[in-house]
Amino acid sequence: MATATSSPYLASSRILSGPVLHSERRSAGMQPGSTAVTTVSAGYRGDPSVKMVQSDFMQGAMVASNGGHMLSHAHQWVTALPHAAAAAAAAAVAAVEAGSPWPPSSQTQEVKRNAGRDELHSGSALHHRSAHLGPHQTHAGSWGGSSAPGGFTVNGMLSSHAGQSLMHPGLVRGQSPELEHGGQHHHHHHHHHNHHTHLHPQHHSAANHEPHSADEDAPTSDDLELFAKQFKQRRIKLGFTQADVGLALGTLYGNVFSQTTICRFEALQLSFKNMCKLKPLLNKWLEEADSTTGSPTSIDKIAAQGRKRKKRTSIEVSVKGALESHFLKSPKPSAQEINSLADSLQLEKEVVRVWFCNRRQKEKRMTPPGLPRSPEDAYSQVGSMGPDTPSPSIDCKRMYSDT
DNA sequence: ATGCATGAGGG
DNA sequence: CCTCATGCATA
Repeated sequence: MATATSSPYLASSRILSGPVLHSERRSAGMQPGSTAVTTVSAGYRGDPSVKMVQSDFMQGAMVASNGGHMLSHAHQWVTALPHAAAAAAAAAVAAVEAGSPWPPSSQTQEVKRNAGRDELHSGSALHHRSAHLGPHQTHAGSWGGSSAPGGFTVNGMLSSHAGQSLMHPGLVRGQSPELEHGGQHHHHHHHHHNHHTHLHPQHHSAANHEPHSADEDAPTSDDLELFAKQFKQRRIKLGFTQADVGLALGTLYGNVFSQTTICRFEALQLSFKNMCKLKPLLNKWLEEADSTTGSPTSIDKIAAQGRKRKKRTSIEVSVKGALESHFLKSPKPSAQEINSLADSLQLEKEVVRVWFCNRRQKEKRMTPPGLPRSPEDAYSQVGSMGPDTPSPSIDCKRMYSDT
């Protein structure tokens, strides 16, 4: 819809009856059976008042708007039912963005990589970016920074038995939480680097600048890769799903994460910087997780309330191909370029723009998609490792609780 | 596991 | 408008 292309999605409360019948000309929108299909669904977006609390819920819970499919008609912005939103929101009065008890040391660090093989992108023919992550936004805004006074940061969870209830890493899954503490490393060439799930709660770290293991200060890509791998393994062995972890993180600190993020972390599909940010949190969860082996608790999930969200437009493969090739030519097309492209592809300009944004982001991830992982590194690393030589544990169990 | 989307934050 | 961190909705 040309009209809506640039206009903010009208905050039309209910559009169920579809009284909004603007002349829906212009192909921009969607033409029945055209390039982009629009899947109907109900969406939700954080409440404007409470930005921090994004409760996530399990996948599989979706609402079918109305019985029929309104494929050919216009509205793609589904408005969720505004009801009972208060509860969750109220609880989490968003203590601003605070709530990050990580080592306050140099978390604001610049994202510099060490030499060596910092960038681990495959030598794919198409990739050739240099290892660097510009000194982008030094944004201290996000959610880091403030101190998190222990025990008060929680955003609306754990309301029930909050008395003395210790924090629990997650839900108890119907599983036998076997504790295997065998080291699990099977990695390729590597130097020494001790990683560990060290358990010191607070640690000292202020102006301290010890070149110790890259753990809290400046993890190397290798560290991250290794950690992610181990993390996933333990998580699975403990019987937690990615969603569980994300949720648990919310109870442990004040940051809830979705399954998506955990998944991406494990797959190293986040930016280097982002990986660094998340690692401490996940690391802590791990500690909690296996220390609390058998914690009988369950966390409640907060219900999500909804606003409006544009429905996901699915782009045809052929169209994707076209976009892809344009991307190769010019990763950052100008507005004009986007316009014409959008026009020729019969897509909304916004969709095209976003596509490029996402495409660029993808390019910046740590691991290029398609990098062979799991099946390899089956060498017995000996000798080269020093004091902390991890034991070679070859475990390749294929037991997924979530996939 | 991923594709498309939203938003904050910085120009 | 872009980048970045994140996530709903999906395949």
